[in-house]
Amino acid sequence: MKPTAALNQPSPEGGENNCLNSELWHACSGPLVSLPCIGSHVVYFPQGHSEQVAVSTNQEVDAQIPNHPTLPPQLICQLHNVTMHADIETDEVYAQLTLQPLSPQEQKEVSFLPADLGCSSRQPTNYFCKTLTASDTSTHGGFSVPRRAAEKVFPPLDFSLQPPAQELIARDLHNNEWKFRHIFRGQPKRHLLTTGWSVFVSAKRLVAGDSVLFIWNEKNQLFLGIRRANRPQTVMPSSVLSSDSMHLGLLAAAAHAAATNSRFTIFYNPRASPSEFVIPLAKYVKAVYHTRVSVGMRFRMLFETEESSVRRYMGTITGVSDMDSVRWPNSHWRSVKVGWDESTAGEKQQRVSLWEIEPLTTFPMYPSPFPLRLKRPWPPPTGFTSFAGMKSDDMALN
Amino acid sequence: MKPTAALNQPSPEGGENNCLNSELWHACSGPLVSLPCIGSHVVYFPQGHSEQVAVSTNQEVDAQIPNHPTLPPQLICQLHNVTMHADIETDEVYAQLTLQPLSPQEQKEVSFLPADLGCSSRQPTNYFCKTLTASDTSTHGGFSVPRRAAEKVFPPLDFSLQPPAQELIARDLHNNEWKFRHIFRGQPKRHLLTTGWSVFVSAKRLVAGDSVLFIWNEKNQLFLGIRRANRPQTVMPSSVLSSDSMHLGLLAAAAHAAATNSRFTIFYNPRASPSEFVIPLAKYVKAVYHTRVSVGMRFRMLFETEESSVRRYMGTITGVSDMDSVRWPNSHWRSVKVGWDESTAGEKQQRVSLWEIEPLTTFPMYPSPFPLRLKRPWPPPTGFTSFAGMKSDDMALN
DNA sequence: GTGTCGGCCGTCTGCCGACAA
DNA sequence: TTGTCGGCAGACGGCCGACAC
Repeated sequence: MKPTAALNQPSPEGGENNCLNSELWHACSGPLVSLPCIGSHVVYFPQGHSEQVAVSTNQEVDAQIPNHPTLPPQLICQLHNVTMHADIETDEVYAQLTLQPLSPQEQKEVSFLPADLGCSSRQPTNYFCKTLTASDTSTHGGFSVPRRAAEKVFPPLDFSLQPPAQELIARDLHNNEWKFRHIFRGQPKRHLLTTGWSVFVSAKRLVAGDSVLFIWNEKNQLFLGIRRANRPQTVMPSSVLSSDSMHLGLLAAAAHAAATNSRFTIFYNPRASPSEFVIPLAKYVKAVYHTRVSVGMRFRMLFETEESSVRRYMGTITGVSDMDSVRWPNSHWRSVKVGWDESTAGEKQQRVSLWEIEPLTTFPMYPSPFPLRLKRPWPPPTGFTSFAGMKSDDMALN
Repeated sequence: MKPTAALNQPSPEGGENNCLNSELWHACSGPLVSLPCIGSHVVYFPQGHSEQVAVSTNQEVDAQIPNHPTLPPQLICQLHNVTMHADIETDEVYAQLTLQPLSPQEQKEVSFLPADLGCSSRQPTNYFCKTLTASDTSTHGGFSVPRRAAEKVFPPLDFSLQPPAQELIARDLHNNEWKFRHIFRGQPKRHLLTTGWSVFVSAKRLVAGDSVLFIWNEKNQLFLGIRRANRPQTVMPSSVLSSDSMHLGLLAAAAHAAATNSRFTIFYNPRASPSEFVIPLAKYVKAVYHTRVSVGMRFRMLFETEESSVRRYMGTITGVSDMDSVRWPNSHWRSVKVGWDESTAGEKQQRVSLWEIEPLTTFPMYPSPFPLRLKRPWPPPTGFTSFAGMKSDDMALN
């Protein structure tokens, strides 16, 4: 046990400072992922956190894990810090969030700024993302760059050269440099990355089906990132801590922080987590208190496509109920049971949360000069003390 | 989130059953590591478990982590199950232990069988372990087998062939087959592994300084394992759960199990953990209640050498006190402060536990027809309730 | 007894345009 | 427009004994 091997929590990458390229991080995490603003109010769901841990450890959540007696199904927190990171081994993007549960007094004084709905998570404009072919990853050749992509994001070639060629230098999430020979040749002419490409492929252990993306930012810097295909989870079950202990640990950390109004730290893995479990408070309030849903109602929901773009799937609400009425009664986490229109959507969640869906209503919910004050979608049973006793009638948008 | 990706806790390796080769596991874990017997009584130390988690996550234990109010510094448990495993990625050996804390009533009825001191952890006899040289791991050539090692553990060559050669098939901890061409050639003659060796080196990502070991068992089967050098921890800080949550989780799991007398699961990584934190009850009782230690006393302690053998280091006891008097008062974990004779021992622990050392006394402690009934090494303060209120005078060896 | 090297051959890497989808 | 292939040249992998420590 060498003392020098110890690292401090805030910077798991060690040598890397916190200036990790935000544009690149968001490009890698995908078009649907946004991070709440530092300083804003958010809602944290232990259930959702538990789901992420379950996926990451390849373990189902053991139904025998007791819930922490004092931990409500959601905590309203102030988001003190957000840092973006990438796994050293896999380049998987993740974020570290520092949360501080609000005291009951603070919850009453909370203000809902419209800006809290999310911020600064725009996808970069000058970028492209290509799914690698067998030829791209083979040792036999280089990388075939789609023509429009090359013209949009790579520096222009000097076509007086024969053949036109240049050296590209791109930096990844760890700020490592990668050099490629970019050449325009062949019959018909095409853009290719040759020398340097295979080193990159083997270093990142890319296989056909994985995606690579390039970004050309305003400062004329080139960045590149990777997005691995959803191949069957190779994430090993951790040999550090039992799955049960991990689930207990996240509950204990949140409960302790809530009891003492102190800060706690969580990791959010956008590519692995089934759903966001830290969402802006305003988004939660809008969805839970200002949206009327009922069985049979139609809705749509956004999903990411293979090509890193967005498409809507349609469905029908088939029920509204607790997902886990024993351990998490009165939780809004995945309280909506849904059916999907397309049969190919069979692998989609059968339960979603209110803030994930967009109900198709005949009357406009927003914008409205007066905040709508609707009842909770189903009647709260006695003893309902979540949301710190705040009743829906107390809620108002500033 | 595909349901098929879910695995059950007991077999993290998935396809691998629990018949993992015990001889090979122990050879890889080293000569000092022994696992308590299934069914026996053991003592579990949350502090030690926490140390292992700290090392595995490259994090110091945060002093602000609250201890669980009801969790004593050690739990007497029955060991219900032990399974040996190896990390899929790194081949690092680890064991999964299922523990059940004893009720106060059970603790009073506990019996101390001498056999509980440990069992069946003998090192294999027909084996060798070699630290890899630059030539061994270079792509330029094969593996040079020490002559005595080859003659002892490899099947004999047919020396009528010119040159004498054969194909060796060895299985690793995951039961994967590795084939090597074993040849006896050169001037002077030497044993070499050629074809197949470089595949193994690159697959296991071995570098110079790592060790490889071969075992020839009674059933004439050949096994091989690896032991990586203690290079600076490349174990990434987990992006799954914060270090704080992990420490809270292991405490919560143990506390919950103790409160309900139910089973809990822990992982023991012998190569990573600074010290064993699950030890046979008899070993604990002998060390804590039947050994007299005092400041100034000389002792010796076993350490593993680079060559996978054992050597003794000498030292002097410089103090006996709580390691963490705030969170873990009256714990025997690392209660002994020591100084080491050799200046090169500077990186050794400054604190050890009683059962790790062998005090040099002038009177024989064992064997003795009468159990010695000594006082605790330092007076227990008021409110000392660990070990379930069992006083030292209540202890006796059967 | 064994670690490293020069020599030598064979395989594979990797760049090229051809060709077709 | 771009995925895959055959052709080809050079780099590297990998087997050998020489030699030194």
